[in-house]
Amino acid sequence: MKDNSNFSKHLLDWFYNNKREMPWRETKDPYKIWLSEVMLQQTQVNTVRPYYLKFIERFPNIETLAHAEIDEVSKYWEGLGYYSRIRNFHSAVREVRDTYNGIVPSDPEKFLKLKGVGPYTQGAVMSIAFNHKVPAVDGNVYRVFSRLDNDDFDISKPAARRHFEQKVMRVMPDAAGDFNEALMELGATVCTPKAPLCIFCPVMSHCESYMEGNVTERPVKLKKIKKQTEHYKVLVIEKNGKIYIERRPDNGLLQSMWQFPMFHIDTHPDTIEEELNMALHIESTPFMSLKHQFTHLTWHMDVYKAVAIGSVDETNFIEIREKEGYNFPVSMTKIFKKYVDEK
DNA sequence: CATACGTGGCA
DNA sequence: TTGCCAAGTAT
Repeated sequence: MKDNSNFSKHLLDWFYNNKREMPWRETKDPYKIWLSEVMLQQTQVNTVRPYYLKFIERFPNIETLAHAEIDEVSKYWEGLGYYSRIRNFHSAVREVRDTYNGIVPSDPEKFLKLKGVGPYTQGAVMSIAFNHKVPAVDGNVYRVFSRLDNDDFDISKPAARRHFEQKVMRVMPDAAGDFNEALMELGATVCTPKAPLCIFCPVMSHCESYMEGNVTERPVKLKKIKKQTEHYKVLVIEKNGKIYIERRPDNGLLQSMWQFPMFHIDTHPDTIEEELNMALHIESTPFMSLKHQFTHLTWHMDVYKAVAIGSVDETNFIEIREKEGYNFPVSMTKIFKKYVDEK
C-alpha cells in the first residue's frame, strides 16, 4: 500500500458519507449484530435483509430464541442455505443463556468458543458491538488488500486469513468496528470482483494494483471447485388427498430437513415399494424434471406422481397446507409448487 | 490442509 | 447455459 498514513481516515470518511441502510446497523445489541453476521456468511445483504427482519420480529433477544425449539427456529432459515448455521447459532445462544447469564460475552476468546463462531464472526461482533481492535477478514478484505498491495497470495489457501489479518492490523484505527465494516462495504460496492468501480474508490491513491493496471488479476485464486452430478427418481405419493414426506438423516447434506422420497435414478420399483413399505402405482413418465445446483453438487431429479394402494401407515402423510409446519430445502419447494399448480 | 456445506445473482 | 462469487465454519 502506498502511503498508509491517511488510508484509514479516507476509508472511514467515505464509509460515513455513503452508509447504506441496514436493519442491523440501527443497533449495537450484540445479539442482533451476531445474528446478522451469521446470516451474512457466504450470503449477500439483499438476500439476508428480509430473513433478518422476520427472525428478529419472532426472536428479538437471547431469551426468546433460547426458549424456542430448533424445528420452529429452523423454519425462519428456510431457503437461506448452509443450515448448520442456524443449528449452531441456536445452540450457542442456549449456551449464552445457561453459561453467561444471557449476556453475550465481550471477551473475544470466550466468544470464539461458541458454536458456529469462527475467526471472522469473532472479529466482526467483537469490533462492531464492543469496538475491540480485532480484524474481521472475509472475502471482501482478501480482495481489497490483494489489490491495495498488488499481492498475489493465493486466497484459496487457508493461510490467507492470517496473512490478511496482519495487513488489517497494520492500519487499524481506534474506530475498529466502523473500519472493519468500511473495508467490507468497500469490497461489496466499489472494489467488486468483476468490473470494480475504481474511479469512485476513496482509496484509489493508495492502490498499487490500480497504479499497475492489473486490478482484474487480483486477488489470485488458484483452486477450482469440482462439481459432482447425481441423478434421482423422486416420488410424490398420494393417499386420500394427502402426500408422503420423510425426514432426511441427522447428518450431512440438508440435515434433518423434510423431502419427498428420493432414490437413485435406476432403482427398481420393487425396491422402492420395499424400502417405503408401501404398495404403489407409479406413473410411467415424470410430471417434472429439474436440475438443482449446489456449490459442490448437481442434482438431476425426475419427479413422478404415485398413489399408495391398500392399507398404509399414514403417519408421514400430510395435507398440502400442513407443509408450513415442516422445513423443506428449495429443491422440494420447487416440486411442491409445480405439483400444486397442476391441481 | 482439504473438503462438505445452500442458494441466488450475474455475465 | 455454465461457472463464479457472496459479511465462513466444522471436521
